[in-house]
Amino acid sequence: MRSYGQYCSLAKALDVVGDRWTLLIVRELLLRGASRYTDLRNGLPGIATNLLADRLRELELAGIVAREEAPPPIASTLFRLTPRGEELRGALVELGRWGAPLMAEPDGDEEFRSHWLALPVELYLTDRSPDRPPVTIEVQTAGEPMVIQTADGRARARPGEAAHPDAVLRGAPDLVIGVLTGLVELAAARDRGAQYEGDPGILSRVRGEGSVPEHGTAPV
Amino acid sequence: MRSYGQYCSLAKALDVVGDRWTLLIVRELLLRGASRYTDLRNGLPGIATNLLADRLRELELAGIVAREEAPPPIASTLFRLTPRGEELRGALVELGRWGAPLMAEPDGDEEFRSHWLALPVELYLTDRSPDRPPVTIEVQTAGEPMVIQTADGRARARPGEAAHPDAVLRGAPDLVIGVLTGLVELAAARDRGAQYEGDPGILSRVRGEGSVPEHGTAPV
DNA sequence: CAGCATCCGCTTTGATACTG
DNA sequence: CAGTATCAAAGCGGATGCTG
Repeated sequence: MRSYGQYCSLAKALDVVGDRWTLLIVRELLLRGASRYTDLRNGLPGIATNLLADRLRELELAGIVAREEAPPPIASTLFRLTPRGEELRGALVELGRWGAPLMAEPDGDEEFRSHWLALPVELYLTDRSPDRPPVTIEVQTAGEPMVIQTADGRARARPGEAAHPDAVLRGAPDLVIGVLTGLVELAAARDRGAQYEGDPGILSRVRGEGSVPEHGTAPV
Repeated sequence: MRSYGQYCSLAKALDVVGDRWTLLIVRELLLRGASRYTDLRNGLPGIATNLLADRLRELELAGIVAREEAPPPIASTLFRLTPRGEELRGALVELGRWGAPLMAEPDGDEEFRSHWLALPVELYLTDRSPDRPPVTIEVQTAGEPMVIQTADGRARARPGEAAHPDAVLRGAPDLVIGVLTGLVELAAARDRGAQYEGDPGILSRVRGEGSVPEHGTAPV
């Protein structure tokens, strides 16, 4: 990217990560950890492959991404964030928080990847009963399943299945997110095709107090 | 901007404010308040005038900027942030914080505007003695002077001169910022042409505890 | 002068095809 | 799997001109 040529920390940050697709690549690496090129491409629907290669090179040069040749059993190149790259988490989360109200606008033909759930989970879920035994919710909404787990008073999401989940939530992405954040009532989500198995108390335990601010028409 | 087409709050935020120059326009409106077109152009050295017009229209459409016809005595169009636009402050500050270490790299031919000082002031200054009477520092570093003032335990910057400042700081932008954030010692800054008049205690009163993280070579 | 719109050359991006 | 190569389309930068 062409530099703005301004002696201002915001302008200088944008000189480095302000290019199209760049922050979304960082999102992938933040949410999924070290990833292969193909996994990145899969998590970034719409990106042109040459663009991804270009950006990874630039990010490497900027000290944000490190390339790592995995040992023989894996035999693949891995891309991971450097500590400096991890420091982008705050900025990324704040931008995601600002964008959250836009999620209410339903746009049929948008892509979704289930690991993106980790961002709303970080933003809006918590553990209201940190002293009781931890709970696990399995979420099935697109492609691979995700597991939401409480630990240290926080809720975390990771890809995978749970052996004995305390609850299982199935449905379209907007419904799943709506139910988790509390924007959509469980009954309303059920009416629209979502399924929930388990004690509803599990759900209210992880729903945070601050709800997503509204913007335009909320989904129910 | 072309949409990323992803059902993700970060992607949707970037759909709206991810274009080149857009966040810098928001910076101007956040730091200076309602501004005329010409003032915006002046605070955004390097922008093409048609781009500024385009962006302002897009931001207006997105509900981030409002256009306001000022009454007769001023006779000019004013652009200001809507409440939704103000909500970008958090994301902008976090990005600015991430970019702060990049300020250490001296690049001779960068533009600077003194009102940009308000960002590092917000990021790194505080009032360590909120119970004592407030203090005022006048800063002269480029174009118009700025005033840093303590209030409510915080330090704020605004354009203008102070009638009876408790201290006056003069010098090149990187020295002024370095001195304020504590990255550059006063004596070192003086050696490099900066001037400070007043009780050095004033300075240590507003310098925050958390200093700017280093990155590469710090200035002195 | 403030607030744009137009034109033009250059750079960046997107889509697709191809390769070690 | 991890990219390059190619080419068309869109976006950007800079200059200039227009209008109240």
